[in-house]
Amino acid sequence: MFRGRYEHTMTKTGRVSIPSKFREVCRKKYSDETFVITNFDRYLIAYPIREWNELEKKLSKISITDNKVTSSIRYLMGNAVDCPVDNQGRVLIPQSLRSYAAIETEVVLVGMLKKIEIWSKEIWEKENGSGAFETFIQSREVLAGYGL
Amino acid sequence: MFRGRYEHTMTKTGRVSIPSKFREVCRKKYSDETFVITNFDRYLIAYPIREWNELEKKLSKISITDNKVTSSIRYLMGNAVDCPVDNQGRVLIPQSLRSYAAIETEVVLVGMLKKIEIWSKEIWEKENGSGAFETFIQSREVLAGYGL
DNA sequence: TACATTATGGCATATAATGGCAAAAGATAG
DNA sequence: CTATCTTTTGCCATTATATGCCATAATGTA
Repeated sequence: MFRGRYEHTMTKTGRVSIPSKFREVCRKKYSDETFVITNFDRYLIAYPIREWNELEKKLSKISITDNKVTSSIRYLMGNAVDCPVDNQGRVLIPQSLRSYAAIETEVVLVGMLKKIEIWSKEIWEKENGSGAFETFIQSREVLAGYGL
Repeated sequence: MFRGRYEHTMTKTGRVSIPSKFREVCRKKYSDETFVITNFDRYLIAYPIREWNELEKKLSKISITDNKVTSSIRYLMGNAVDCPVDNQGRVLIPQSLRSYAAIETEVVLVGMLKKIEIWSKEIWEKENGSGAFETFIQSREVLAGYGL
């Protein structure tokens, strides 16, 4: 699973290096180095393509009669982009996703179990900077139930 | 499956470029680059012809005694047009479909699993613009059941 | 210290998107 | 039935973007 936090810089052309530990997970667990990246709250989420395909398989069975669900699928799918990893271990993050997550040059990559989060450093620091430890302490009881 | 969102512009003659990622799906999965396009809600839907054939097969099994269903099928089928992709990767969208979906020049193409949606940019922004994320969050419990 | 791997910048090339034009096909009016 | 107009189609040209590759700097490792 993905874990750890890395700070990388994006090139002018929008390419970001995937930390080698993450790529190692991809190779070993999924034997495929392609990600599907989509936007979330104020950051991006990158799934190994095989995890994403599982999700799609499930979604494709939902009837299209439910409008609310359809528009959620539209949101999810419409923002998802295939991002293969190149020979230097980088992905190109499309312009639309970059501007959505306000990513200019400095990027924070966070391993989150089955997925990776990609933040602009600025937003990361605002949301996870000083207060993060307090939040962690506060919700520790919840985690305790899971064996922590 | 089709995923991602692309904003393209239509030529004066009514041709729209199909995003190369979509064409790649067509080639790899269906080994055919023809779409069947028809009108749907306030936008158009485009199926790879092989998916469309599947759909027809299912529809043909529905009894014709139900008038309401028959007229829905008539609506869907009556407006369906074969749109082959040309050498530059474009399809010609017939005038009738263009005016139906209020498409003038700016077009939004959305990958939706087995089909593509084609929206006029204006309508897209009204219906899926700012509020989309909130709607998505609201129906997330539903999607959570699918492993998101 | 030497060597391997990782991150990243810079460039050249390939591909994508799309505008323009003209020939071909199809529709319409006289 | 033919002349004219409109729409469709093919093809070329241009621009922007994506991609591949090499070089170098930084980091980790034997």
